[in-house]
Amino acid sequence: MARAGITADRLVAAAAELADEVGFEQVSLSALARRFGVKDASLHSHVRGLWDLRHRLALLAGGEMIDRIGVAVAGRSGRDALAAYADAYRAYALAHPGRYAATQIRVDPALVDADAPAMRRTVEITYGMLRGYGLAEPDLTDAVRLLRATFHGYCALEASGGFNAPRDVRASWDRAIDALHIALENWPREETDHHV
Amino acid sequence: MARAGITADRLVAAAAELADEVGFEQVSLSALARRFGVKDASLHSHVRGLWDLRHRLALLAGGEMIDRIGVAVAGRSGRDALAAYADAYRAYALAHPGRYAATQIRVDPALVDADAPAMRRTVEITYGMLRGYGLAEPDLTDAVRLLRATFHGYCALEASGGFNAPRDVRASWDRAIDALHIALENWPREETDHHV
DNA sequence: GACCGAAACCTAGAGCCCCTAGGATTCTGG
DNA sequence: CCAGAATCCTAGGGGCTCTAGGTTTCGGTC
Repeated sequence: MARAGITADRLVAAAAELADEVGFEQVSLSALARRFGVKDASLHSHVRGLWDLRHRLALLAGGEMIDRIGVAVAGRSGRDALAAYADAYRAYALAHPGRYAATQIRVDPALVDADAPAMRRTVEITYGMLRGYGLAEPDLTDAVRLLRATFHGYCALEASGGFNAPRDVRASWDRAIDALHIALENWPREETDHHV
Repeated sequence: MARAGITADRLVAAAAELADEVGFEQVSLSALARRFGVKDASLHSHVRGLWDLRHRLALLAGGEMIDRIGVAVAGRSGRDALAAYADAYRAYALAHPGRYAATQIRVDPALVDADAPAMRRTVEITYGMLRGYGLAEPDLTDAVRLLRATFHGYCALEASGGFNAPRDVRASWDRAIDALHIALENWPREETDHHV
């Protein structure tokens, strides 16, 4: 009987395609095995289980995503860099919804260290993008968290059909970037002490 | 044999508790049936299936959440209203992670109309909270989207352990609210036409 | 108080999923 | 060419959702 020639990498690649087609949650070892013309039990020799597969998929997608963002941001600074970062982020999330969802899973820190480069590049590129605004810690961390939250929230809501109003989402997105740029330029100084 | 006295409402209430304990994705009809000392097939007479249960849970949680936000926002305006809204939002998401996750599922618009009050109150309260900033459409919609995205993104990332830096999340959150307030007060006017 | 219809709950069973254990086949390197 | 390792298989346990159809219990009515 001819062999299917399955590799962990080919498995993850197929999982990525499947995730973009039917959604991250719907990716199953059974469906994957079916796609390879193989019994589902056979996959357990390449991958430790569904969790392992999802974890690998998260690393793949995270790497792909930060690569594109890195390219988009390269050579830009200030508002241009922010807009390029944001647009690349959203473009990836919309083009690869399943992969993007994979990047959001909670990931074991111990395993991350093993394949850390993508993670490290992500923080490097993100903090680098903010360089022009002249922020120092802890404001830098606060700003990064604000940006991550806004970008992720926007893409998550858009992907799940949360924006019903008849207003073009792309236009709203551009205004959100403008608003964030303004917030970064006028970053709140410590003196203002509201919120009990 | 004594009866368990199951109602659709009691079922949803139990599902809410279970969701907060083990996570929204882990809520199963089987587990629920076990909790009521009943066979899982019996639940299908009260609820149309897992999807129906999740849908009802989403409506319950959405109602609870907007109630608390409404109370927090009442009698406040401007920055105070924004901070109260944001804090009530995050407090609910952190106190009831499973319920909060339920509010994020894609929900059939046809069914929403049937139980629309919570949904309508949500937009009323949200738009009302922004009244002080003097925005008009489409900027209002853009601002609402920005706020929703940031709030949701923040809570989602925090809940999934996405904030690793040794910086107090609550402090970052306060700065994010400050930043949003600044962005709303200096809302970008149409003339600025960046982003290709 | 007995009855009757409507709930509430049950068993049985199909279908899908994940995963383990151990057997058979195919590749591959010495 | 021939081990040994890698690949794929069958067998089977356990969990989940959901349908179909049977019993039992409850509440109201005569």
